[in-house]
Amino acid sequence: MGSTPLPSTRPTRADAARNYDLLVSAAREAFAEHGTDTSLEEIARRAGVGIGTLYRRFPNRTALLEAVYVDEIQSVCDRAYGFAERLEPFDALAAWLRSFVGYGISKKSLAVELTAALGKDSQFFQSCKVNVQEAGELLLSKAKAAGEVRPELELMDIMRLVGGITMGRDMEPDEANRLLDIVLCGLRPAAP
Amino acid sequence: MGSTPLPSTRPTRADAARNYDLLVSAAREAFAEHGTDTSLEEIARRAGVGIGTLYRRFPNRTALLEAVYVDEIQSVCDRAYGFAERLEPFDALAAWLRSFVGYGISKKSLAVELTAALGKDSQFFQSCKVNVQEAGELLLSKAKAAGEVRPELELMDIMRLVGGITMGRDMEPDEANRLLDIVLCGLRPAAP
DNA sequence: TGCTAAGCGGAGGGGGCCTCCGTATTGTAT
DNA sequence: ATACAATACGGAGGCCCCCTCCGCTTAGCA
Repeated sequence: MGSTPLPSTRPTRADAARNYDLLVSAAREAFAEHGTDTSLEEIARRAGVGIGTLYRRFPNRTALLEAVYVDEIQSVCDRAYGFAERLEPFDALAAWLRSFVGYGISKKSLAVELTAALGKDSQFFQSCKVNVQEAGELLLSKAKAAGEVRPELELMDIMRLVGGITMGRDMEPDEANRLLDIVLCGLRPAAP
Repeated sequence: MGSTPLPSTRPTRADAARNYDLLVSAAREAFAEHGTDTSLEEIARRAGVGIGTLYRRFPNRTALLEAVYVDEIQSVCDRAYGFAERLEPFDALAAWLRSFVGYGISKKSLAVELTAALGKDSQFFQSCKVNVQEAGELLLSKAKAAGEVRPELELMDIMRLVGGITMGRDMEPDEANRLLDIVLCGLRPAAP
């Protein structure tokens, strides 16, 4: 009905961009210190920004998590390719899963959100899943080709299982590694 | 200082006992319908009881969980002995773990609380842990003796891993069973 | 029937989630 | 330099939850 006022989308306002960064930084710190269930009001307070501003930018906690962790999740995926180059097939897969577990522990409850999200349909998590899948599938298929992983296993099952490891709270790193070792044994083909 | 008025502890009053039962029933239903994070006020409402009454009886959510699930947890433990009698060592262990997973799925988030509690120090959960440990250890040691499980594995690690399976939300039963199969393979000794 | 320990229930303080809208700021057009 | 939208800000307020505290009620003994 009304005339489309300006077809060209205006660039983000300077103050908006500044506050966005402040919020993501504050959230990153707060999540690291107190876990991902820090109250959003606390985060707004830390960022020196009104709660309204936070909610305008990030409609819910998940949106904020996405912004905070997008880089790190990407880096987890990227690591897969390094392992694929430098290590033998099974070792590469094992190393990647181990780094996945280690990451999950250090970031506390992120792994919970993440693993739960492997079956969700948020925009972001979808594309995240694609990345993880691509990286993991590379490692898995190599390991299968080398005859070191049973061919019928599905990547997503493995990921879910590994993700579950970090979900029990307060997992010690060596504890988690023991659990992962059991899983890794479970991947190998039965003796002929 | 004052005279101990009545050394004999009076029996619980009838209304108190009645309300206790009402609360546990209401909680059981509510937990089944909406998961264990149903608000306690909602539960009191369902029970037709004041919130104060709930809190006097159950100082926190965990206490209520305990009351609701004590029977069922016991029955999970008991099942172990049945399996031990009727099945071959490894199959008995597998069956028990499978029933554990199945139980966890049906009761939604109870498994989360439970598995987390395997490393906690609440009175109740301690004794629960003892029961689980006793039952599980029986099955595990038989399976080890039969040479079907690697001897260095610890029950608690296995339980934690299996518990993790149900933690990802919305796990389909057959999905969960696939994950459990991986774990079960991981228990077996490597080929000689 | 009377009395008191035991039990009841809900108001209220603290806090988190999220929305809404009056006010302030930015950047562009004149 | 100035005016004026478009954009963004921020916090009050509604709603819900957790949990505590204490004046009122009731069961059950004597």
